[in-house]
Amino acid sequence: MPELPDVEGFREVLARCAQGKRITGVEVHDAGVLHGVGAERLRRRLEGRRFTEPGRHGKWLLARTDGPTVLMHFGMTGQLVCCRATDDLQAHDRVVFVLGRDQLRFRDQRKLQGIWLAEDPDADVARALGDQGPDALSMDRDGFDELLSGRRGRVKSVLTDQSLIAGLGNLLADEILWRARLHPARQAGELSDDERHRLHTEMRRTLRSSVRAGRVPPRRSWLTGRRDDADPACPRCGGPLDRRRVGGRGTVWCPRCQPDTS
DNA sequence: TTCATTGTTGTAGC
DNA sequence: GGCTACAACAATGA
Repeated sequence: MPELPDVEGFREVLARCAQGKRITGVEVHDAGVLHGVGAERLRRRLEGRRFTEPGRHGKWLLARTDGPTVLMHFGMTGQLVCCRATDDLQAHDRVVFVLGRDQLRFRDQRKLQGIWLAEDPDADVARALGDQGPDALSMDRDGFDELLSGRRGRVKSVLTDQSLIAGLGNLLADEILWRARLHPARQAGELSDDERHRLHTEMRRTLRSSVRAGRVPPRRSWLTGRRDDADPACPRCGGPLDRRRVGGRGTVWCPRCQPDTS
């Protein structure tokens, strides 16, 4: 499920596969992923353009061209893949950007999000991303303190609220809280200076490792590597992990390492 | 058939 | 109005 590290990986795929290349065709195999733009207009606006350096904000990918910018959000199951024109079309290849012999494919099983066209690469992008908080990778300690202080909501809800901080999803939030030894239902504003500092440090560490791996790595030494086990055990203390809904989301934590002090 | 999955959106309530 | 919590929705598989 694409979170910041996955989308950063897709950005690299685009940079490697498509940057500098001319768009010779746009094949829309399922217009259901298009938002606010039809297949015909998407094609007309993009054909003949070249992809330039791609950007990312939170979970959004900015596929820039020397004309409009294509905004992509991958929902739960989306991905961006680099193919040869001769590669078989997959069942869930919804939109194909043809670049001569190469192709950039927006592949998505469940069409929960999709593709937007920002005709004006400044104003339209700013409008589309206007409700997004700062990118999680750019959040420094002061900004993080400000984010959490005075908030009554649960710390997990704050971490996954894209309008407050952009890029963290369910898996990352659980992983970061586990590493920082903080219970996900703690009130954000009641964390001590030390706890906030730990959370910020672990957020950066977890993000860095995950970006390197292209995803939140499901290693056995990470919480993520255990959460699908039948009787998951904490990689750190070996105790049984707890699993319950927090803020409406499936949440996994270690009751021993992450005591609920609220 | 129902539930669970995730991120987003709309809304109710404080 | 700002903030918080929660239900609903998208599509699909178990």
